[in-house]
Amino acid sequence: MNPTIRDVAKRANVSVATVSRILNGLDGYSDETKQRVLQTIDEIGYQPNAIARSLYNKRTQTIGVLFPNLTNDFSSAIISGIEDYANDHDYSILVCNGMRTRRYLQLLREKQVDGVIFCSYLLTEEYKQALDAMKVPVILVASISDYASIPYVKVDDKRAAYDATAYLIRKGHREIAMIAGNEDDPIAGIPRVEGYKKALFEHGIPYGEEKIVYGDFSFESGLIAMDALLNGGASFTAIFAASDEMAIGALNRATERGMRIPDDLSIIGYDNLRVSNMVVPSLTTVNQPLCDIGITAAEKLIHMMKNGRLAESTIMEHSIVERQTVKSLC
Amino acid sequence: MNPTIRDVAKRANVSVATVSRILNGLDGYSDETKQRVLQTIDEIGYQPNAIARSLYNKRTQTIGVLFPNLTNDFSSAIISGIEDYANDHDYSILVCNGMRTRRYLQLLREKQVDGVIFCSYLLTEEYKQALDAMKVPVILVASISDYASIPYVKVDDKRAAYDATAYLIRKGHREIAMIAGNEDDPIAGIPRVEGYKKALFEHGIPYGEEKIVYGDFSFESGLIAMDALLNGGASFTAIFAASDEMAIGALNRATERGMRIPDDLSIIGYDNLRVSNMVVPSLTTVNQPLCDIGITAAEKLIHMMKNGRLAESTIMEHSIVERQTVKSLC
DNA sequence: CTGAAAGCGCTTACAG
DNA sequence: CTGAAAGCGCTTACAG
Repeated sequence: MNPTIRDVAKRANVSVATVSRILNGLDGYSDETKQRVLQTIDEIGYQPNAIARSLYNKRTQTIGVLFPNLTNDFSSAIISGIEDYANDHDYSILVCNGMRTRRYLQLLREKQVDGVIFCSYLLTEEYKQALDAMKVPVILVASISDYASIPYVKVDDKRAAYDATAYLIRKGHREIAMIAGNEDDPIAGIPRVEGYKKALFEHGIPYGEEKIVYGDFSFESGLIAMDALLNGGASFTAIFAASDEMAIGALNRATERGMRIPDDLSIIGYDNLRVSNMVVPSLTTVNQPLCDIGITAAEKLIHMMKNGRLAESTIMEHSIVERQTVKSLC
Repeated sequence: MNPTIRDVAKRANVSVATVSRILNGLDGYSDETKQRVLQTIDEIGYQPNAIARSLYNKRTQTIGVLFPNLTNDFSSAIISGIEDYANDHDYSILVCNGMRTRRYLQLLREKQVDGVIFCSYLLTEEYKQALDAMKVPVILVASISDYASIPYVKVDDKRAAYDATAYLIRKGHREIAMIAGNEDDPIAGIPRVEGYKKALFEHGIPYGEEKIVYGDFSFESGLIAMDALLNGGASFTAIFAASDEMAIGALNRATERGMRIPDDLSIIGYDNLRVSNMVVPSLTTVNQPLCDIGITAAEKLIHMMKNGRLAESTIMEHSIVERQTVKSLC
């Protein structure tokens, strides 16, 4: 058995209350007692049991973090930001990966996490209720909700898409296709299409339905989307893809089909994943500050846990990262 | 306050012992009592408190997982394998990311995790002692140790490097350079160099020191290594890189310097990260079954936690994934 | 079939 | 400055 606070108390000839006070930096003991207790702790290698402490305190210093999919740069950059900030502030993170959301929510409740970060999920009514029942603060990352009680941290998708499209226009392109995400995705699907359309409109460029193709953000869907675009007969000199993975899929397929990037076709992506800098030619894209998004989410959550007050949502700054896949036509 | 087992007991007119028995599927109650209790639980929305349970049981159903760096495909594929298996077997994972190892180990001990998975770390004497003090099973992933008490799950690095080099030889290459990992890394550095040398030796190809350059497994170091190789004046028709990231770095720099891959130079990588399939041309590489490695590690650990017996180490199968960066000279 | 009680390892009023 | 005691929310012998 690992030694407990009682073992320390006995050996040092004090009460457990005194040991506890010393451990927690409260006062109520002589310096001599303190020294003796500290030495005893060292001698028997005592470590406090956080489970027992949590039971009394009703705080576990643990944050539950949910991702639909961890195996991509996007998620891992965010999670590493969260973990970093949390750890610096004495919280650990319980990671949940995958679509067993209902089950996870119950698990997090049973394990008494102090707060929850929900990443890239659409918050359904059911989840909202489960979260309410837990009575702990929640933050949404890369997602939004209609509930005022749940702040979010994300980039302005519509504006970022607008800026990406406007960037292509500024480079002299007027025939611009788009590889969009899921058509019904209210977070990263629809708003990016809206931003694209708005940029075209404001620059007096007619929008053509044949210039837009939908994927699911994945590399594979970028491959397929590129084929669809090329076979569809639309004419375009540039593509805005709603994710780097799709942009790189498009890059691959276009290259396979004999096109030269950016000479024959310009491509701009979205996310600025590490891989966007590893492909040849390196991908021009929209940067999302993923690590910062994670940090900000953790910061907000911890703030809410500490004062019990609601935090504000935050829109993080995006930016265009110019690399080699966009050719200037001017 | 969330309702407790006492609230259920009172409302259902039974003792907490009975509620507990029903909750845990033990026997000792009439069917009628059971129905009444279950209904009460439902009515007041009772959820058991896992912290209280853990305090008594001395089991938290939690596994600590440590990574030096989470923000890469390698780590995230492994962690997702671990999480998947663990969750299926009623364990959650507490994720630690970064080099604050000592601090993490103490944290995991205080939080009473039931087991630890240590990924891509060299197990120092200090960590070993901390782990011993925790008295819980430990598994090493993508690493080894001299301690019989700590089983590992990994690929045979030397053999995999041998096979990669032999593959190039089989394709007719005789002048083969290597971009190695850290020169002093006993896990992924030295053994891969040994495998490379062994393959050359067994095929009667003289080894030349000028043909080997050391990086640190990162993309950036691959860039630099390629320059070093090209400027060093060694002659070679193929490169074996000890990581996909370095291979892709080499691919980038070679392309920048006007070489055509694989026509002017063949490259084989190591890891089979998702990105290896996204670059153009797609990278021929050594596959490590990362997700399976994670699953196997979790399986072994849970097994050890359940029976208290030591598990055996496992060498996972690697394989060569043929894509487009190696040209046959035969 | 059921309950009272002790105990898991802490923390915090309360009393002295 | 210090300790005895109650309590956090469970589980499990033990007794009936």
